[in-house]
Formats: sequence, C-alpha cells, structure tokens
Amino acid sequence: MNDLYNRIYDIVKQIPPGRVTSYGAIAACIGSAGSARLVGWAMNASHYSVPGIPAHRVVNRNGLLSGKHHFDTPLAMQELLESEGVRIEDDQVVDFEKLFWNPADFSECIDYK
DNA sequence: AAGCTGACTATGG
DNA sequence: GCCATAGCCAGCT
Repeated sequence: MNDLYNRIYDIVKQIPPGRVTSYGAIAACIGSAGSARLVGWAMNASHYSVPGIPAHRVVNRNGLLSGKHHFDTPLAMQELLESEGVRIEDDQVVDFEKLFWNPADFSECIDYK
C-alpha cells in the first residue's frame, strides 16, 4: 500500500520505454520532495527486492547516469537505455528534456487511489 | 545508541 | 560557469 518504497516502485514501473525521469520528480511525486536520495536508495533496495524495476530509466536531474555504477556492469544502464532508443553521450541522456517523463503528468502519484 | 554514508538537489561564492 | 556547502530521509556499521 502506501509504503514509501512501494510508491517509488509503482512510479518507476510506470515509466514508459524510451523515457527517463529524475529522482527529484519521483520524490516530489511521493510527497518526499527534497529527499531525492531516498529514491536512489529505494532503487538500490528494489534492485534485489523487486526485479522488473527499470532503474536505468531513472537518472539525476542533470540527465547523468549517476546510478550506472550500481548495475551489474557500468555499461548496463547505458546499453539498456540505448536499446530503448535513448541516446547516451558521455554518460548523459541526449535530449533529456524531451525524453523526460514527468510522473505528475499522469497523476498517478500522491493522487493515486 | 550514535554516527556515517548515499543512485540527489538547491543555493551561495 | 564551476566548486563548495547545506538540507534531506532511510538504512547500515
């Protein structure tokens, strides 16, 4: 239900392919705005708790693949993103603003059930 | 129990 | 425009 992690998982799982979002957006979505770190921490937890979390679609506000080093291989994140059509340049998402997916835009966040 | 760390962000110099 | 500092929550040592 409304566990912090569950909200994050739910949002991240809703990220469409070829799209990316930022930790801050998710944090704001779950109501823990300012605690973007929790999102990253939750991602790390989900990594071994709930597979199927496209953490590679979550990058920092700069569009940088900050979490790539936490994947099985540092290149896994980039490979996955490129596989979805997202171009990566210098560990950074190209056209990040255009590919940015705002969870609040779908209102599936705080307003959820 | 107390302190540090961390896949962040915003502000200030 | 880039480097340094502060604020934030949760988990781990």
